[in-house]
Amino acid sequence: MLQHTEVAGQSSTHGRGRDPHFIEGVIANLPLFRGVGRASVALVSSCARIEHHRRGALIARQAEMLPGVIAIAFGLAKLVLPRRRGDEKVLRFIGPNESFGEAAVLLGRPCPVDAFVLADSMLAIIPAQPLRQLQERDTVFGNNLVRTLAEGLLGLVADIDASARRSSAQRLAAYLDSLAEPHSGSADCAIQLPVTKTALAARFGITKETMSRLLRELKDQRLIMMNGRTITILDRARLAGMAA
Amino acid sequence: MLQHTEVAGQSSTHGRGRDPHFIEGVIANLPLFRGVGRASVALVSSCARIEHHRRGALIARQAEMLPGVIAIAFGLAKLVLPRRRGDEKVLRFIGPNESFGEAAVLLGRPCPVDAFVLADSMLAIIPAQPLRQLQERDTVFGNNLVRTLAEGLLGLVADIDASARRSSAQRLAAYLDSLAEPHSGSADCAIQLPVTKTALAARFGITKETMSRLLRELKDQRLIMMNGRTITILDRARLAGMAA
DNA sequence: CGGAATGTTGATTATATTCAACTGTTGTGG
DNA sequence: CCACAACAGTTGAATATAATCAACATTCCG
Repeated sequence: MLQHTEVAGQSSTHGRGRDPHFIEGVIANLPLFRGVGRASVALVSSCARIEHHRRGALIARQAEMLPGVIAIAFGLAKLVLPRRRGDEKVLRFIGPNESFGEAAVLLGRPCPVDAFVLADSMLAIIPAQPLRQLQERDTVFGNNLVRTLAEGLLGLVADIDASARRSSAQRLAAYLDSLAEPHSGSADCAIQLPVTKTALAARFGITKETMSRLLRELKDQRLIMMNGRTITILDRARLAGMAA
Repeated sequence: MLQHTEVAGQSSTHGRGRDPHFIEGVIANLPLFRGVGRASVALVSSCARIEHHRRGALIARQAEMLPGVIAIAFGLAKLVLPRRRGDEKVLRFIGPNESFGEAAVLLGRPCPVDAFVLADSMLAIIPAQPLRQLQERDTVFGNNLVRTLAEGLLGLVADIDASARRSSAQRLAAYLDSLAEPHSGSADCAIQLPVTKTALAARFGITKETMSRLLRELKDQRLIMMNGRTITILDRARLAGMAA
């Protein structure tokens, strides 16, 4: 992991950080605000702020209060739970136009996870108060909020289901197959892992050593080829088959 | 496990099953409807129905559509995820005045879990349509819905955190300590497990054999005494200590 | 280039599952 | 009320799975 122990202060709000139009654009793009009127978006945006963070920065700490819902304009973040020893379990990766913290912020509860930025990123911080207002006044936003929370819940259950039902080898095979999804053909295809193998391992709830061994297993069986973060799927049918 | 493979049909709606006042009473007691006006409760209740189920009955099946949000008037149910082999992981127990299925019902998604009744129970089935209506028209209900979903989400994260952070022995110790919570004194106290040890094991994500061994360990260390489902805590401080 | 971060590999160990046999408990129908 | 069957719990031995420890190789950036 990258070296950080303190929550990073917001770096200088350079560029268009204070441009209200810019913040509105970021916020209007969030699924939470899909279909929400410009006036509502403007109201929320006027309370929000932009932060830039360097790769590795800690942007939220478990058990501390969040300053608001955090949305990613660009970059990449991970939500992690600390484990015994020094390592961690990744709950979710958060990419552009995604957000997190809705549940904790709306309930006024402390953040249940640590959040790190995996690449230089721009975030929008949306405080609780205008969100609570909108929730009551704007039906569309209320719907979006319910949908976001419900999807989060079903997503977590699906995760738990996957790890209860399938071995880590099977989950890895299923994941690689899902990355190949866009390539509709059954021909060999090269895919790029979106994050480091170590981070992926943490996402599957295993160690980087175990992940390394599982990948080697697939390589030895001629199911994949590996070159750094690029993986070539050689036998997609058999890979999907072992995901069972 | 009890022997059932089909979703149980509703048993005869005997007693006060069709009494509208009765259904309203059940529904008004749910956290989801706390503070919601009588008119709204009556509207939803008029679409709801009551079902009685015998111990062991399957009341919802994974991947099938739910007929609505399911609330327990009395009795006890468990939400489970099937695992490899025949056994299962318990996500949650649902007691009187609790409900489940909000996320799947509101999103129109299939039920993510199997649900069984652990004791003879009375359920209320609340279909999606009036819930969606209320969500948009009734601010209090909307708030309750958001709160319920958000709490469910944080609860799941807390669960995942617990199993990532602590060994099953530690979780068990913490759980026993939490059952003793009401008895404020540090004196020995006898507590009753709310469900079978097998079901508790599944709740902790371990097998009944492992649970049995963990409890024996605690017994051998003179931390507890055991008599069926009654457990006497002999050294609460040390028990809490090992929960770390 | 140099140093941090990332990834690999082998040996060992921890933790819990699986399998199997057995005992105890409970609820039900005869 | 008893006998029986289904369920619940216990225990031991063998096994599976992945974590941990330690050392090293590789890649990525500044």
